[in-house]
Amino acid sequence: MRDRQTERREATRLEILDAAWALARENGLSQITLRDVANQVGMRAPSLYSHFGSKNAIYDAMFAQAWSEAALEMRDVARRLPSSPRTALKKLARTFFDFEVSDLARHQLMNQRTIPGFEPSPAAYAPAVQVLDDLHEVMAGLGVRDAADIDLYTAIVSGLIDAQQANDPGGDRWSRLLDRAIDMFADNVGIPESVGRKT
Amino acid sequence: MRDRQTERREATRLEILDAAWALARENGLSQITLRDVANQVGMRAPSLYSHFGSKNAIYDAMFAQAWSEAALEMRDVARRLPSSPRTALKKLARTFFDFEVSDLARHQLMNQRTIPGFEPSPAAYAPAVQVLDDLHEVMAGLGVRDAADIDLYTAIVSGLIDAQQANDPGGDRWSRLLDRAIDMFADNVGIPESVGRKT
DNA sequence: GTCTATACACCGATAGAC
DNA sequence: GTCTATCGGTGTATAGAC
Repeated sequence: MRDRQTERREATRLEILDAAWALARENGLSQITLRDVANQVGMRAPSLYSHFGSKNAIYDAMFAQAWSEAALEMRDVARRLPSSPRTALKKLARTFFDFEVSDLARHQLMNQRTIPGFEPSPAAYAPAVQVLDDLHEVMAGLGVRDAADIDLYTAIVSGLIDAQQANDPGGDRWSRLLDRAIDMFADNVGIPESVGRKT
Repeated sequence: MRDRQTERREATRLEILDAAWALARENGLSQITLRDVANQVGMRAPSLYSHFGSKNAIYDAMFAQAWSEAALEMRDVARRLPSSPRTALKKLARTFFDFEVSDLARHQLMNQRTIPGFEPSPAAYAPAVQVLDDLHEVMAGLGVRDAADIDLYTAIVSGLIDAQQANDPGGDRWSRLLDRAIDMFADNVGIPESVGRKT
């Protein structure tokens, strides 16, 4: 039987998180204050402590949300990858790249330590590990099995993401280099070319 | 004639900055408080305002210091580069990589936006631009003249730096991949191999 | 010119009444 | 659960001592 009490509580939690996301996108991730969040959901600041143990606990839940979203999106793409390994590598990279670049606040929370005292809890970190585990599995299917190769792949992709966000937000100066970078990587690990010749 | 007044003032400024660096390395970049910094140099917090207009002005001066150091070190290396372009590329990348990885607090200040309200001033940003301008010049001498190529190069190197700092601080999991990544890049832009064959 | 004492507004967090 | 009241701590402005 449904537990209306629990449902209501969960709804309030989500309402608080939505308010926090909205404020993060508007004023910056670290500029969120408990008073602002509470005000946005019609509460006083101390009332938030009935739902989250601390401000960092709110960041923690947001962190888990963000990586869970990413896990869903990456799995969805992984299920319908193009047959060419090289094109598949590009599709994977492009999906993650666009996901990260489309939300600056979310990207900062997921990948940078921009909040002074915040360290994600093991529970919140789990979906991030999930994304990486999935990547290893998919990459193995594409012929990339060495862990060092995947370390290189992730460093390249996130290097381009960080450069794009930091130096040309809203533009495409590094976004344009992504396919070329993946070709470069594919050449290095010996993945055969898909169709035609590389430039 | 020497201006003892100005000399004393400059010495005090450097003393304050040294204290700030020490506290940043000890407790984290964003954890330094004006009261702690002041205490370390034998002052009260408000006295710092005789030397810096705000806390962010201290970060600003530290930012300029860090990138000036980097500019010096990179120029020093650039003056005595190995003759092989490929080896020279590796030497440049390795120098910057080691410089960044050797000081976490400095790396955060230079390359990440880990301080909430802080944005470097144009004056403090100048040495960072200098480093990039120098890189363009050196790279041109090595046969890399396309700006997009250099964008790719910097994204790869800083991607590896960030991964090393974030996921394996003190280790070498991504450090080991640097030479390989540069070879991969050199292959892509058509720089001939130095000696022997790539693996 | 430097430094101090004081004060202010804001923050995250806690205690206790209802 | 939510409130009011309040705490210790922060960056910072200002008045004034030396």
